[in-house]
Amino acid sequence: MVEQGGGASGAGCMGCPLRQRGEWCVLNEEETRFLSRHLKKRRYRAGETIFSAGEPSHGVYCVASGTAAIRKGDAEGNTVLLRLAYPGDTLGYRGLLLGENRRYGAEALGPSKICFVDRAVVKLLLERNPTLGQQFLRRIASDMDEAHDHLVRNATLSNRDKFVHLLQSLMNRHGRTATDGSRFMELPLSRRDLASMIGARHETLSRIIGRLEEDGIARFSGRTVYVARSHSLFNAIRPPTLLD
Amino acid sequence: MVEQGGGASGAGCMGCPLRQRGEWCVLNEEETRFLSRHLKKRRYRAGETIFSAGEPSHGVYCVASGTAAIRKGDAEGNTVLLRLAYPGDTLGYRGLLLGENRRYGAEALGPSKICFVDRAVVKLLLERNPTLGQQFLRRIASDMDEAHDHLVRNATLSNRDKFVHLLQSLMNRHGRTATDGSRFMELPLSRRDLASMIGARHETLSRIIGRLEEDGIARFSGRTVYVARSHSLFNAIRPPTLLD
DNA sequence: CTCAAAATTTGACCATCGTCAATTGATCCG
DNA sequence: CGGATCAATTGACGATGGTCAAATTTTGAG
Repeated sequence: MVEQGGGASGAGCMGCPLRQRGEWCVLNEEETRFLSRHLKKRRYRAGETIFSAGEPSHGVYCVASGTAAIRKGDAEGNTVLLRLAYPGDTLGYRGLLLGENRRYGAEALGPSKICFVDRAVVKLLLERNPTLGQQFLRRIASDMDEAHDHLVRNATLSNRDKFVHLLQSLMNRHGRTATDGSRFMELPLSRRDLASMIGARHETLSRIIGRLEEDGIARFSGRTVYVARSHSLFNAIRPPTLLD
Repeated sequence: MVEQGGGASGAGCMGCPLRQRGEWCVLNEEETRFLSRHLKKRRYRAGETIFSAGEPSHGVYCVASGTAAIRKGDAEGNTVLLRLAYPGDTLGYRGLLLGENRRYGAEALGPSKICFVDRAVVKLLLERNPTLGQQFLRRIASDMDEAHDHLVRNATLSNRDKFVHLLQSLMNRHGRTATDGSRFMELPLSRRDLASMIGARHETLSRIIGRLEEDGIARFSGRTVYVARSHSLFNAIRPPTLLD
């Protein structure tokens, strides 16, 4: 199951999306080869756990293909889906930096390939190439921004508007354009998970979806979502008390 | 208004709380002197703005004394108080790292002394002492954890429980113990700001406060809060549907 | 393909929250 | 001191969201 470096493409990290998008893009050819030799690439099936909250952090994970979900729970056993990770994203750097156990879990949402980089390898590369550290800094800083935006949205928007916003960002990632110019996508998440992302119960989300269909904002069929025009999702954020 | 290094204590950064608590604690004596010479210390009055969203990031700010509030708004003009900063905390590193304009504003909540460190100075120190970079990494990672915990709480708790949690953390910072063992504190925030921290309207917060008083959880008088025992706040998180 | 388990939807009902509006209380200048 | 302004509280009411329960659909194992 575990491949050493090579990967299915046969070119190791050289052909990996991480090479372009992730923080590793600052590595030179030699360093990339080193990374290539020492990472462990592994296939995950849908729903498979990548790592779990509470366990020690031995390294970081990089999404090569597929989608991963970051889950975090509180003391009462409630669980929340914090965010999704896509190819090029690096997971689990926090535990590594702080030397703490993982505070959240990650799982593959669909068939995915994910690389594991041992902390020793990260450390070596960080020493050889200080730019890598800067990349990580930038990455975390940008994650912070995202988290803060998330906090503000959660504090100010209604569940409906939060869901519309979630649909927008999912559409950006997963959306395709049909021949008639309308947009559609295959949702990577169950309703329960969608609900947990906006901090609502799944029953509430069902009703929100119903209302969106009534209002002609979007059409839902299983995990497929259709939107008339991508704009209509934007407009949907302020639909009430506009026409009276 | 602006002092160079020396500061009121006359010992520069040597006697500054940042020396113990902040990320700057890894600097040696020479580096600290350098920092001391090149930072600008400034007094702020209650309510004064430290920096505002949208303006360019020229450096970082360090709280030497007092309390600062981090405010962030969304497109609709809603404003949220994200968190408070205390002596030893460093503000505004994100804009610096990403080279972006400030995404949030900071203001002094009471009379405060806050030091400004120009980006050039930070850069120099980072080059001289790589440990400083690691400190910043740890700091951001820890801020991320806090933000994620915040997100989970907001998604799972009721406004009442969020407020109780907020009171707990404020009590940890601002609380004093009376002779009879009870705890009390002077709230550093207006009701409006307290409400914005839990994502509720101030009218709702008024009613939550009323309920907490009815239930004997806490007593509010202006900005002073009394709690019977510090435990009772903890117990308050799950008060309903326990006795029936 | 079939059946059981899980996910989703729907209904009924109640608690909470937001909004509007009016009142009271506090603060700040002049 | 007085008046103006802002903060905080309270009431009324409608909208939203949570809970419990049942019905329906989808999914997955065999």
